[in-house]
This record gives sequence, structure tokens and C-alpha cells, in this order.
Amino acid sequence: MALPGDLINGFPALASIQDPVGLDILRHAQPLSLPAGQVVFRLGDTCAHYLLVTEGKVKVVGRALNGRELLLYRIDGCGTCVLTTSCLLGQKRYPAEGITETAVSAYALPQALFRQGLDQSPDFRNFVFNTYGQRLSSLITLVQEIAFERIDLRLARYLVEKAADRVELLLTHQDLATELGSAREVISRQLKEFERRGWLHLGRGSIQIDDLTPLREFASAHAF
Amino acid sequence: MALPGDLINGFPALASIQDPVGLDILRHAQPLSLPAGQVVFRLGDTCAHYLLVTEGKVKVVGRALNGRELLLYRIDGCGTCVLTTSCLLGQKRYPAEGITETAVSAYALPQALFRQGLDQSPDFRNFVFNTYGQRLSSLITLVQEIAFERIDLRLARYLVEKAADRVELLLTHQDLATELGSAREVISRQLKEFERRGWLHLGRGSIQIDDLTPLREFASAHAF
DNA sequence: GCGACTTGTGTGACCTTATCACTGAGAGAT
DNA sequence: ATCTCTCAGTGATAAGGTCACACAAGTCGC
Repeated sequence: MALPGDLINGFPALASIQDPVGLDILRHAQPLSLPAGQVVFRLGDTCAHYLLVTEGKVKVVGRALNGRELLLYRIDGCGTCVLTTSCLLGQKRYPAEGITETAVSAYALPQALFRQGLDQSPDFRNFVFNTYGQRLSSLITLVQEIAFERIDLRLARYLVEKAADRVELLLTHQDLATELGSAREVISRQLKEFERRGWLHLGRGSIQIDDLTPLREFASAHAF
Repeated sequence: MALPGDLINGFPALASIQDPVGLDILRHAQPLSLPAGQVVFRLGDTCAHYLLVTEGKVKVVGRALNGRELLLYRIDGCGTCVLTTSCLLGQKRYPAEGITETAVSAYALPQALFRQGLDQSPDFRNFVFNTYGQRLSSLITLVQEIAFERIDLRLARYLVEKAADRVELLLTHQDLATELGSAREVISRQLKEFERRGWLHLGRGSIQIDDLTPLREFASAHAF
């Protein structure tokens, strides 16, 4: 039995899995289709499955008791969920929550099979670890931005980055607050200030960038 | 040629490396001895070596432009430096700095050999990734503590944890600030408040815990 | 159309935390 | 003793987060 085509397309490295145990395990990966806005896992959940996303966006956010949110990272297109991997390896509960942002196609591998694969299939093990690396250093950068950087700089930088191609951003203030780990009111006030300076215009659910240049200058002052 | 004894003692998993490429690579690991307080790597440095610590403590801290510090994690005893691993995998520069806290014994493996090992030695690859896991979810918890939690709760919790066995903690306020990613003055004021409540007594470079109970209660209120 | 709801935004008051610019108290060296 | 560190205390000010609202713009049912 061959592996599903979208799994191979998304993860070329899977094609290199040759040993029978690894192949058998992958055949048991269950295809999932999730609508946008679906909660994939919650804070405190145990990890029951290894997740391979083949299409769509999933955001992983932290949430405070009072509802404040903070985007930790995002899976966009093909990728495995590193947090899931980390929790499975360390037998920990999820310290954050995962939410689909678009419709998502994914494959789920039950924990028992995941463990069996790690133990018995060298090819599978290599696959898991090779897709696992690298996120750590970007998280460390995030920690420092949150701990040390001014919110106006972070906001300006985010806007510059997002507006690089388009002029109008369809985002609510709450979206921005979540993205930057701040509070909605704070973002509103900063945007208002940017508008007062003539850098952009605010509408309901939209931000019209009028002049990227001063925004870019502001953002790169005291760059990290 | 056998591998050095302390390397095997520290990392039993290394003994399972059998293939000739892996063995050859490990034989080229260079032993290092570093004194306490030595900078191992700086923000922006390129990663030149894979690091295996066999003895001592290394702290990895972020640093703001104004000098404020934040402890990201610590290697205590035997361990590999996950940040180094992440940077090597992603070809990134160090986003933080590493400093020895005690005298440290370690082995360094040049980047070229590290890559060769990953490519050509399945046993070495497994070793690297097995020691890599798990730190991600603790980092995510850290991000959220910094973003969402009050400094007085975090301080109380830290003190309770550290004071579990001893009654007197030999720490400066600056040490605590670094550990928690706050400012020295803030910690001083909070400690003063705790002292006012009769929970502890402050001395120069020391904190004498008088009564753990109310401190513990305070810490667990609104626990994360 | 009209009203009920929901969602997004604006605002003032207040609190916590960070920053800055100091002061002064140990503690060791000469 | 005096100098020089390091460590701690303090007041003023600013940034950012929290709370409690008001209000405007859509959406839905009718």
C-alpha cells in the first residue's frame, strides 16, 4: 500500500522511509480536515497524536487567565507541530493552545505509534528530528522582544513587515494585540498616535498605510 | 582509540554510537576547561562548535541594550547546549549569550564535523536529537510567565522553590532580577514589601526566609 | 424599514512595572 | 583612614496593562 500523495508531496523526506516498521506506522496516520477557527489543542491537554500539517495555517497562542493572548508561532503550509513533538518527547501537557486560522488538512499519528516509530524505525526517527529543529532560536528571540522592547517599535516593525506588498491591512486591533502579546487598548492608542502623525489611516477592521517610509524609519530606530 | 571516560560517563547514549563515521567524529571532540564567569558565546556570534558539557553550570541569558538581563535557561551538569544545536541546524547566529557560572568541563565539536555526523552517522544523529528535545515547551512557559504574570508572584514562587531546603539564600537583588527578567529596583521594592510583611529578612547579598508558609500561599495564589 | 445583538474601537482612571538619577551603606585593599 | 567596589534604597517619571465604560458599524430577524 502506498502512502497518500499529499503526505509525500508535503514531506518529501517521508519518501526516504524504507523500513517496514516505519512504513507500517505511516500507513496508520489518520487524515484530518479541520475548518478555520477550530481549536486543535488547549492549554493543559495531553498530547495524543503526532501532527503533520499538509495544508493551511495553524497558530499556537498562549493565553492568560484574563483572556490576553500571545502568538507563539505559526505553522503555515506543510510542517509538523514542534510543540506537539516536544510534548510527546517530554511527556508533558500542552503549555499553550493551537487554533486553525484557515481550513487545514493534516495527518495524525496516535502517540503509541509515534513512540513505536521512534523506538523501532530509524528512518522515522530521522524524519521526526529533522523537521523538529530550529524553532528554538526564534522563540528565544521572541522572549527577548517581549521582555525588552517597546511596544511602539514592535508594532511599527510588524506593520512594515506586513505592509511590504499591500497598502491596506485587514486586521483588527485585537489581532495585532494577540500577534504582539499586548493589550487591545494599548495597540489602539499606538495606532491612533501613528494616524496623528499621518503615517496611516484607521478604519473598522482595516489599516491603510499612507507612508511606509517614516514608519520604516521609526521601526528601525533602536532595532534589535 | 577509545572515547574519553568523562564523555561516556556524562552521555551514556554516546556509547551506543557504533558506526565508524560517528566514532571518528567523536574522537575529534576537543576537551575544554573554562573558569567560572567566562563568556562562552555572545549575542550575534556564529556557532562554530557543537557543545557537550560534562561538568559545571552554564547560563544562557538574553541582554537588552540598556544592560537588563534575562535568564533563558541553564545547563547544569551533563548536557548539550540546545541553543547551539538549534543555531547549527538553522545556520543562525546566537540570539543570546552563554556564560559559565562555575568551572566547566566540556567538549567542542567543530561545525564541519557536526554536519558530517548528521549527514553520515545515523547513530550520531540520534544522539543529537535525543538530547535536543523538551526544552521547547519550558521556553514557551517562560514566554508566558514574562508576558502575563505579575512580578511579585514570580518572585515569591522563585523564592519558595529555591528556599525549599535552605533558609538563607545567598543572592543579590541583581541576581534575582536577571533570573526573572526584571529590573533590580523592582526586585528590591518587592523584597522590601515581603520583609515588611515579616516573611523574610534582607541582608547584604543574602535573604533570610523567616516563614515559608505565607510566601508559599502568596505564590500559589493565581498560580499559572 | 426597526430593533436586538455582536463586533470593533475610543477613552479616562488607575495600577504595575521599568527607567533614571541619585544616595548611601558594607567590605576589602592600600 | 581613605579609596574603591559592589550592593541596596528611593523618589520622580514614563510606559504599558487593566478595568469599566461609551458608542459606532455591521448583521440578523422581522
